[in-house]
Amino acid sequence: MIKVKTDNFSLTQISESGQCFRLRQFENGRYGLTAFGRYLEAQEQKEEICFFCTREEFDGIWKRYFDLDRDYGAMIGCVDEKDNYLCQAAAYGSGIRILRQDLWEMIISFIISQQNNIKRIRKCIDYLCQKYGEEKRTKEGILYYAFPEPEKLAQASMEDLFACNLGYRSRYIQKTAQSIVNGEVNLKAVQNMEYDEAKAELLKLCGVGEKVADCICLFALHKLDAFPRDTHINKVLSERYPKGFPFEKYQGTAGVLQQYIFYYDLKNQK
DNA sequence: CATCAGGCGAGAC
DNA sequence: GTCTCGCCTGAT
Repeated sequence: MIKVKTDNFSLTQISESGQCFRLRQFENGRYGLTAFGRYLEAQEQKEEICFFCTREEFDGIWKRYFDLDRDYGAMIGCVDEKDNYLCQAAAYGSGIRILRQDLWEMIISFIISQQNNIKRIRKCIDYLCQKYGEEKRTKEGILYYAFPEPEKLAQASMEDLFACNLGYRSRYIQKTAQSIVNGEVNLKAVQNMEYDEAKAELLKLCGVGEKVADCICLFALHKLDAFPRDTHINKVLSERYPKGFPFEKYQGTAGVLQQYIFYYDLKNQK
């Protein structure tokens, strides 16, 4: 077990912010997470977080996954103090971090996310993992499922994908999986690209448009300049920033601010 | 019962 | 290039 003192870290907020669909809270308050074929449990305490894993696993995987070396307080501190709304949003969601998640998993997850709500997105991904992902167990015997490989989804029939309640996204998922398997888009190459180049490459995939491509760039490739524009963000931008959002002030952090705005709006809507 | 949820592709122009 | 329209499904 690893205990870490962390400022600006809230599993609750990370989970609710809807960037990761495989982090969930149990009734006892603990969190369970599946990522990169592994399973991790964690628990929030007063001023620290407990990660139930070895030091090697923490240093080798989860520290990077949760972006623990970055100073989010400093980014919040850079928000223009005259921008009342943004200050409030950043303070409200100050425990959110931009995770470094698996590229392939984010592609499929955010294709599923379109015209969909977080609850159902989770359900769809769970179905996919149970049906097409490798069944695994921790050494304590906890059962979990890895995210399905591209080959598995490329071979899936349309009928079976529809059975996962993916709806019209079934076709997008099948086509995208096939594009990866047949080499039309090379994910290893995308991993090493700059933001603009990576985004252009992702846009070749069926079911990936502007918004989904930016989500993938932000949550998998960690391009903090990516600023996904969804219905929430567009609403806020037109209401609060009619003359345009001041991107020039926030180079290298805009994506983080997007998450604060999204989360603030999501939790305080109506 | 209508409307909406972190959009997108296809077709028209 | 820009615009419109239809789309699976479950929740409210």
